[in-house]
Amino acid sequence: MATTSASAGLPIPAPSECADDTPGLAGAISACCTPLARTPLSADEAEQLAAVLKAIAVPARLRLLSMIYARDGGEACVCELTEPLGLTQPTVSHHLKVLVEAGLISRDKRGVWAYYRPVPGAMAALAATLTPAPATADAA
Amino acid sequence: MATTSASAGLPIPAPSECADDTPGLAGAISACCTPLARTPLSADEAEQLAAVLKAIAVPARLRLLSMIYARDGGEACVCELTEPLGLTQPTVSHHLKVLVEAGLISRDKRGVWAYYRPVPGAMAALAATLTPAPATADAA
DNA sequence: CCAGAGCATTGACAGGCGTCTATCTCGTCG
DNA sequence: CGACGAGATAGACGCCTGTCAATGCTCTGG
Repeated sequence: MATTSASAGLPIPAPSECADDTPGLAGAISACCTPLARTPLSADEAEQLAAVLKAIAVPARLRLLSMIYARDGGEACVCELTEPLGLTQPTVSHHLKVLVEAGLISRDKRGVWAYYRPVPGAMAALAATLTPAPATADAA
Repeated sequence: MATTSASAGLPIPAPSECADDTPGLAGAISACCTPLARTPLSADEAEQLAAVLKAIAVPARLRLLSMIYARDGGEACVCELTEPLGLTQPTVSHHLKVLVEAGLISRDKRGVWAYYRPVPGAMAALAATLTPAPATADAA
């Protein structure tokens, strides 16, 4: 089940010197303080990062993510995402839930419609984690 | 099976204006010209990017990757990677093969030992693909 | 030429997960 | 107040894949 709930990017063991421009859970993506290419990941760190990566390592979810991110206002309801994907509504809803639990998007229910929005620094934090040499000018 | 061979990051449909500093298959990681957050991914693009992400969306492979990247010379043989992971040698060999097919690392067999090295721009290209706004300072 | 070691490959098993159909909840409208 | 519609949930099915034990291949050393 996907009932693993919010076990993806939130329960960081030690959010030491994080928090600069990555707001909320975005910086807590298990990334942030885990450059991946600087020091060997521990089993726990690897598992948390893998959880977030698993969330986006699915074609359907990647397309959902890109659709939401490509939105100008950043808002997209399920009905708008179902058709271009060619998947059923429950399936899309399931994928969106996984992305929400991974901390990549956020749900905003307005009336009958549910609008999904990208979490500001989420993808940036994830990308920074995968970047070999972040931005430190002392790397090379 | 992992017999999908080199179907991961190589067969890009249209490598239009790529190639700047991402050498070889690194830039061809299906990433490069696919910012993910700018325009909705096509089914084909999503599938290729997902293939690369799947390769690293596994704790064991993330740790292998980080171990190899953390190496100074960047060379690491299988025997060096097996013990700290707690996995059997065939399993490690399998994971390494997946990473090689994804274009993230490269194999260099010297005599009896097989040394694995990170592909220079691979992770950077992947990270760039996931970055919402590459370098535009209009984000926050 | 033979023995040994390091890796890769094969086959098999188990768990996870993406997808669907069916159903439920809840907010809206007549 | 009753009916409709959008979205979420539950349960089930099937494929994919991470893992291991066993084996084969290739190169080194004597």
